[in-house]
Amino acid sequence: MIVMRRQNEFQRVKHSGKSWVHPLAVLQVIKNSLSYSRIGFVASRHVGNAVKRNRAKRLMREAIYYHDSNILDGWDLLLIARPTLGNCKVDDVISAVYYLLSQSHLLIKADIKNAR
RNA sequence: CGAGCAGGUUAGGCUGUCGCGCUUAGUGUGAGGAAAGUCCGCACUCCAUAGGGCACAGGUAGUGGGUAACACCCAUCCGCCGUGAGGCGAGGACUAGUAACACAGAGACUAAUGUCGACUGUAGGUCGGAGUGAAAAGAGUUAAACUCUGCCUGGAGCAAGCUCAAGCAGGGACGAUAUUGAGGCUGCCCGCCCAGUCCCAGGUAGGGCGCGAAGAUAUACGAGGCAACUUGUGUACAAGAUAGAUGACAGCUCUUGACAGAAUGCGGCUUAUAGACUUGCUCGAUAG
RNA sequence: GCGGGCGUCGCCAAGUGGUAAGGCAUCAGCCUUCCAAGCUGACAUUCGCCGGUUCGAAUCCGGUCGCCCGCU
Repeated sequence: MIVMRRQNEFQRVKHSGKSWVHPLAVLQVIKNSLSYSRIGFVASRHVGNAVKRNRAKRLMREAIYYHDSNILDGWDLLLIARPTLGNCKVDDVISAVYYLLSQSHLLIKADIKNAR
């Protein structure tokens, strides 16, 4: 899973991607023309100060790496933190990311029972 | 013992597994006292500038010292607050000029002659008081009012700046006796244009440098100084990312962990901050 | 990382040292059979917060909090 770095890649997903919502985070997705998927993490100032924003990004990165091998290729993902995410445990974030991925049908083999 | 004043220290630790940045590749190293706010002062870089002074504009303000510099620090005088230890203070000049002085008050700065008393002796003339008010005729009060005086200051900021450089467009040379282009104006020659070949600078996307081991560094001892600080000797000091690295889980332990995350680097100030530990001093009570 | 601006009633806002205008909204009354419109009245203990200067501060000065804009 490659991390997105360019401003225009973020703008593309943000502007024209489809989105799914969870109390802890928002997932936006759009198809790219590549043979692999890319991920970007966003933690705006609404999440909190710099410590909380860094922590939110770390937790989301941890959760995405946990599901890495189970995500379809050829998509650009944008994971946006919401203010409550800064106070959560990593297990909560993993299950939240799993819920979002299953809702957007990006999982190779879905297991709906574990969602939420 | 109680209440308080002024400081200082610490900022969880250890083990295992997984994971991340840098890397000299070794199982080396890897956020703070404020990394924050960006309020001051520098270094550094580019732009401007022959040199100097004045003016304008901005800053600053007891006095003396420290410092690379400062609005910071130290000492000290004065004023105010506190029983006190202590705390706070933009604290130069209204004998240069201008302006303002609400309400109250007779009168607020080219003043008025209202009131009480005294003197003079009939001019509201002189002196003193009461009352109003922050201030009452006095060289009035106010400069965190304009201003004056002394001192300081060119502007912008690492998104500074330097450098490499796709693509697109541009400039120069060649473009022939000739098949390489049987290109166009044009049927032929010249000329021009285009294609093509070679070269050129500027420079977008993007990359690299700037950017880190060592310097106005920290600390121990000696010397100088009331002190801030200076100086000599010894010792210590390896974050360097660029969607931006320090985390997750488990266990043990203590004092149960707050505020909070480096982004060119330093010196200050200000603000946020859990739980502790500790030094000096003051006031009160009690006991000797 | 850097530069600039703004906070006044529920909303829009005027006020640049001396009693905090005005409009919309709200409430009460009048008018009307009732509603709307109209008329009259009410509506700022703290001018984001803390401190300083001053006799006196929304206003001047310093600090702080929040919001907005600009520069890759």
